[in-house]
Amino acid sequence: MAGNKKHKFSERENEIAMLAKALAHPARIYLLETISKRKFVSLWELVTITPLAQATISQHIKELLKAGLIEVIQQGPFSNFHTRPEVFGRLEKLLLPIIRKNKR
Amino acid sequence: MAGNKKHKFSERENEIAMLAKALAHPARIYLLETISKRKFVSLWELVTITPLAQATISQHIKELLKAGLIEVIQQGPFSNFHTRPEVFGRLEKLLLPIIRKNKR
DNA sequence: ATGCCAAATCGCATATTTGCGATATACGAT
DNA sequence: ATCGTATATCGCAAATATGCGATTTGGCAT
Repeated sequence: MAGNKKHKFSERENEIAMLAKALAHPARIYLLETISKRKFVSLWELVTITPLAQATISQHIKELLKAGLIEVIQQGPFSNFHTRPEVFGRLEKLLLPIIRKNKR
Repeated sequence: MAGNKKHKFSERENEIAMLAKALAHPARIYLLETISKRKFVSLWELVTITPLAQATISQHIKELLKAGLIEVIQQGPFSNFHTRPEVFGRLEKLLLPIIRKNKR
C-alpha cells in the first residue's frame, strides 16, 4: 500500500519532491506561467482562459499555494495571485546542481 | 473524476509536467542522485542501500526510465543504470526559463 | 437585509500512485 | 538440466490525485 515512507528520505529529497509534485501537472504549469506573465491575475480571469471548471482550477491553485510557488493578495472580492521569488530561488538552488551534473 | 484533460494543454506544458512527475517522489530523487553519483549502479546495489522493497524500487526505476531520465545497460544478470544527459539538458531548457523569470 | 459576484469548499466518482509479497523471468555457473 | 542470484512483473490493498456539480462563504453595492 501507500504507507508513508517519506520519513525514510532526507529533508532535502522530500523538499525537491514536494516542489516537483507541484509542477507535475500541465494545468498547474499553465496556471503558473499565466500568473507569472501577467504578474497579477485573479482566479476569475484564470477561469475564463483555462479549459477546466472553476472548482478544479481552485484546487490546482491550492496546490501551488501549498508548495509556496504563488501567493494570494485579496483585493475586494478578487483573489489576485503572483509568484513567490524566494521559492523559485530555492527551486533553482535545489534542482540546478542535479541538472548541471547530468546534462550534456 | 480524473478524465484525461491533458490534451487541453500544450505539448510543452505536458512535457514539463511529465518530467516533474518523475521527480515528484523522494525515493526517485534519492535513486537518481545515487545513480548520478556513482555513474553506474545495479538495481541490486540500489536495493541494498534504499529503505524500500525490491519490487518498489524496481517500480520507481521504471518511472525514471519512462521519463527518459535514466537508461539501462544489461551486464550479465545485472541491470546497470546511468543518467541520460540529453534529457537533463531538455529539463534545463524547459525549466530554467520559468525559474529565472520568477526567482529573486 | 437583499442581491450579486468571486472564490473556496464539500461530496462524490474515477484514475493514478505507492508499496510490497509472491511469482515469474533471465542469466551465469556448475 | 539444475541451482543460485538479479530483475521484472503480477495482483492486491490502501492512499492520493483529478475533475466537477453543488453548495457555501465572503465582500461589495444598493
